[in-house]
Amino acid sequence: MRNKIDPDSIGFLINDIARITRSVFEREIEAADLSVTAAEARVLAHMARCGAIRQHLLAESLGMTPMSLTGFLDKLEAADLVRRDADPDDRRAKIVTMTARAGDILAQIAQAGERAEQTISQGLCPDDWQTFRSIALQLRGNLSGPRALSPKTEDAL
Amino acid sequence: MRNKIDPDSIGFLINDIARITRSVFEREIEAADLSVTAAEARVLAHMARCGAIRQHLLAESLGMTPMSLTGFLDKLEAADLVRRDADPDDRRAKIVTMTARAGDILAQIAQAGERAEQTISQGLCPDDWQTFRSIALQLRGNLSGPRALSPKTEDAL
DNA sequence: GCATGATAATAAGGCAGACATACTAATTAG
DNA sequence: CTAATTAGTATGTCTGCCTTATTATCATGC
Repeated sequence: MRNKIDPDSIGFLINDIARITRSVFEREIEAADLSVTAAEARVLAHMARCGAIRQHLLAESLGMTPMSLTGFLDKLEAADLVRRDADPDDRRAKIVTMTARAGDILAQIAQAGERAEQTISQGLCPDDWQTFRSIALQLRGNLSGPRALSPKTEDAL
Repeated sequence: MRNKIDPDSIGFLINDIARITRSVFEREIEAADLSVTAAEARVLAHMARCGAIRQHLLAESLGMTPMSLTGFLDKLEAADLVRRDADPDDRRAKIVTMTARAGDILAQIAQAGERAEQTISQGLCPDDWQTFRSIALQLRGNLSGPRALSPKTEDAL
């Protein structure tokens, strides 16, 4: 048969791995009985790195639209993990910071993450695992840096 | 110490890459004006590999529930890319096959996939890219084999 | 034969993640 | 002072995937 498309092509591959990885993560996070989802945890992780920051900048750093971030922040704020304060320099803007409670959760998330990582990497030799990580890091750098989302096809709309 | 979690940990990393990759793919598929989504394309890809097959086996091969597959097949069938025939050996079961039209689409998907892959891999040296692919392949093999996520399903492909 | 339980597909409904559009309010440019 | 731009958000849609029934159908045990 003419097998013109390959389920092992990189797109499917990455997607499959991401799907499985995420479910492993979510299982760990759920097991740890944290009140956040993996995506919310990701927001927290970036906030930990960026410190106090305006929402639209955080959204950019996360690679999502401001509106998507709004939803996550709503939940995080409701869980008292995040605070939105008015920016004194711009009354339109808000500055988000983590609360004290977030530190705790963050640590637990990190632990859950480590467990998940162990699950995922088992069966791969450590060298390969490290190689994979470092190339993945490089890859993401390429992709998220120069707005690789619109390569040559310009916005036709 | 506040920075207890690392946005560069493998979970976030894979997720980020998958998100970006998917959007590159979807852009290509949309640009090619194909009437399928990436997930539907994935179903087609597996069908191309498996040939005529019962739905629940296909679902298993895809790592999704039969119900999830039903939705995709509904759309693919509506687009006349897939046919559901009664299994003569079991009147409960249906056997899905691709239609002639699917071959066409499949080829176009493959092309879109290649373009996407080029976009994604540019900026990475070919050696690294190959390494990344092969480790990813191995990784997925590990993950989908012993099924670290679903309770008991031990499927083989 | 017929009750019983398993199995194949589906209906119905839910949930999370992501997006676009349109709106309000505030800022900045002219 | 007006006009354009920007920050955040309400609303609604879409995709992907799940869970829990429901309806046939099969496959047994008796």
